[in-house]
Amino acid sequence: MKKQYKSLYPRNVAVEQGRPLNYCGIRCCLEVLGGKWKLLIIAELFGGTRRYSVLKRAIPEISEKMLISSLQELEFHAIVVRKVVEAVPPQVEYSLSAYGQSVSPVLETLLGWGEGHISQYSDKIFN
Amino acid sequence: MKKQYKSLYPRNVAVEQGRPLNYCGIRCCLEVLGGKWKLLIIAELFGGTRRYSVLKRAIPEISEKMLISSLQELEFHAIVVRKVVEAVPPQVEYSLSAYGQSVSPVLETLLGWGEGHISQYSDKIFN
DNA sequence: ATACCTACTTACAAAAATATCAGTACCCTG
DNA sequence: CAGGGTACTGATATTTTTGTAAGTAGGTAT
Repeated sequence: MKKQYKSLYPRNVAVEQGRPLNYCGIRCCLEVLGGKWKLLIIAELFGGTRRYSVLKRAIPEISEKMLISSLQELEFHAIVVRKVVEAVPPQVEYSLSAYGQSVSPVLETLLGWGEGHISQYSDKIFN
Repeated sequence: MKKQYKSLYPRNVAVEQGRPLNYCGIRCCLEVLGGKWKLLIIAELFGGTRRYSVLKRAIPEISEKMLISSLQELEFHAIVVRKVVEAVPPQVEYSLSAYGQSVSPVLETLLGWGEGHISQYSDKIFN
C-alpha cells in the first residue's frame, strides 16, 4: 500500500487529550464506515470471502476506483483482510477480519432501522 | 417549507417493485441519517428539546446553513419536530418526534462501536 | 438612532466525494 | 497474434456536499 490513508477530520480543529475537539464515536463511524459504498461492501463480505471480481459483480453500480479505494481504507482500519493467491490469472481475496466481524451489530441495526423506515415512509423516499 | 427534499438515490437507476434496484436499509440510512451533521444533531436532541440558537451553540463548528438544512431534512423525514413559539424575539424549538426516538439504537450502536474503535486504533485515526 | 437579538434565506465559493476512462502487466485461449 | 480475463493505478472530470458571507424582519436594549 503506497497510498497513505488520509484522516477525515479537519486539520484546523483544536486537539484535546489526543483527539480532536468534539471527536466522538459517531464521527469515527462516519469516518471509518461512512461513504457511499463501505457498508455495502462489508455487508457483502459478511457473506464470506470474496474475490475482487466477485465483489465487483455483486455491487455492479460501483466503479473500480471506488471499490478498490474503499477496500484499501477498510484494510487500513483492520476491518478487511486482503490475501493474494498466487495463480494465473492473479487472484485477490478479500474477507472480514475477526475485528471486522465486530461491525455486525452496526450493520444489523442500520439495516433494521432502514428497512423499517422504508416500509413506513416509502412515499417520502421514492417520491 | 418551500424547499423540496431531494432523494439521494440516482434517478437513472432502474426501479423494481416500487424501489430502486439494490436500494436497501443501509442506503436508506445513509440517505436519511448520513452526512456530516445529522447524527450529531440527533444526539443533541436526545438530550431534550433545543432551541435553534441552543443547537448552534451546542455544535459550534456547524454552519447555520448546514444546521438549518439538516434540521429541515430530518423534519421532512418525520424524525424531528419544529415548533414555533410566538414570542419576541422569535423562538423555534426542535425536538425528536416519537418516531425520531426510534433512532436511539442506531445511535447507541454507532457510538459504541466508534468509541471502541477509537480506543483500539487511535494511532491510526489520529496519525 | 444605532446596534443587536432571533431564525432563518440566498447566492456564491470551496472542498470533498465519486465517476470516467485509459492504461499496466501478466498469462491464457482461440 | 488478436482478444480477453485479473487486479489494479492514475489523470481528469463531474457531481455532491459543505462553507462563507451577506441580507431579512420585527422588536428590544442603549
